[in-house]
Amino acid sequence: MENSSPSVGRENNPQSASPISRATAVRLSLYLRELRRLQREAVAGISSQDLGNSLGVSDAVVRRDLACLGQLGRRGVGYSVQELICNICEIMGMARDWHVLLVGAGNLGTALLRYRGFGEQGFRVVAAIDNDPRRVGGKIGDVEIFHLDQLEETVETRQVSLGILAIPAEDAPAIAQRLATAGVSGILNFAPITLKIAGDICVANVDLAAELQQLAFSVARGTSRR
Amino acid sequence: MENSSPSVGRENNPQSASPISRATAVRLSLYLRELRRLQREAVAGISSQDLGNSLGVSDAVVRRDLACLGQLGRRGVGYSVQELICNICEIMGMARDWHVLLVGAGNLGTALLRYRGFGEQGFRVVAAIDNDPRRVGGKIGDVEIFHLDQLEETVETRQVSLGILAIPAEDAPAIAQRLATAGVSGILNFAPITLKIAGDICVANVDLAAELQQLAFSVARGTSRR
DNA sequence: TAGATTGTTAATCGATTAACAATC
DNA sequence: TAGATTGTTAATCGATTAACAATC
Repeated sequence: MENSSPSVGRENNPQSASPISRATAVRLSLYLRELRRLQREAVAGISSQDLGNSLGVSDAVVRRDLACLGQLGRRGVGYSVQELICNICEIMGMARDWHVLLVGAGNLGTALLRYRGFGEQGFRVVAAIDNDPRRVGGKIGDVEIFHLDQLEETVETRQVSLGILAIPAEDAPAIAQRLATAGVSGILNFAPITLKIAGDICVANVDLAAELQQLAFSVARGTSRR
Repeated sequence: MENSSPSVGRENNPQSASPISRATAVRLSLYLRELRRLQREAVAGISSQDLGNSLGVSDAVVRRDLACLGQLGRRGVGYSVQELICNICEIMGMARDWHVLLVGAGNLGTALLRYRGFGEQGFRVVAAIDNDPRRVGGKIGDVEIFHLDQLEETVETRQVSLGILAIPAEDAPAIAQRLATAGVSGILNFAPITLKIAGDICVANVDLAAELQQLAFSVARGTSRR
């Protein structure tokens, strides 16, 4: 997949100036969240300083990050909220329609299925998978639950490109591999284990216990905030 | 709180060599998770290379990180799993007893209450808070649910030092401030909003939609892994 | 001893900060 | 014009990598 298509039209897009670092990408999500809030409040424009202040980021960093999207700001004026939203969405791949499969409809999985945030960001959870016969065949919200045996089939028929893993750590490696083999290109992993998957696939990890541990460490050190 | 006690006995502890960066602290959580797994499998010792390999971290980084804890390794041999676990727990503040209050017993809150991981890391969820009268007075697992009005009282009587916020974004700022004022020293925030709290308090944010967005970005960019 | 592995250094890489000319 | 704010540079800071002497 790495260099499959000879030239993936970067040259058609003159405004994407510099490549986007991970640190910048993380902040772009933050900006987007705040910009949407501003839009709901009918705010039309904002300066790098104001945007930074509301998120605990310096104005210089905001400008640098936004410069990655092209020359969107107007000197002496600031940025258009609407225009920033469009451009961040575009660059973050939100223009695409992402079909998501949830694997594991236990406590956490159920909570994630009911979580509104994914849909608001444009992700569509198209199905869930579980191995408990009492859950299979049922629905949570309007998402159907299929049996683990139907994983590959579901990925295929529902054109799933992202998987969410909300299953025990011991089951995670095998299921992750099955998702990858079935053609899923990214996994959001809630199982507390480092996945090693053969093939070309992205993994993002969310370890809830580790997050709480980091918080405790900050408190113990008296670091405050972060 | 910053410089309250004149000298907080760093000098009594000759082995803590260098200060611990955030990047290192995050990895220490990872090491701890893996080391506990090794311990369950009765593995007594491990080299920086093997530990790094299992987590996707280079051996040099592992050695550097572990050197922050003191001289724990033996040249030509490696590290003692048991000894590393003890030292990481100590430095991460896990020796302490952390009392945690969950605010918001909705979908996500309930899932977090039932999540085993926190307890396994030594955190004790001592109570939950909600404003829905149908939930108040009930229990989830063996954790009692109190009314929002009893927040301050609960923090006091149960000696809560960490709060978990699983409530809508619009309610989060006010509740976070109440937690801080009541004496909580850290907040794990699941609400998609940047908290600004008066007083000395640590905040760690987990934005589930943003995590999925980062994953989509990686996929869109063809970055693979991370 | 010979092989393995640590602890630590110097070199590299990347990200942030401060500053300011350009310009609305 | 004068005031505000961007886009971008150079300087600083911090983290990672590569290498290797020390030593088990």
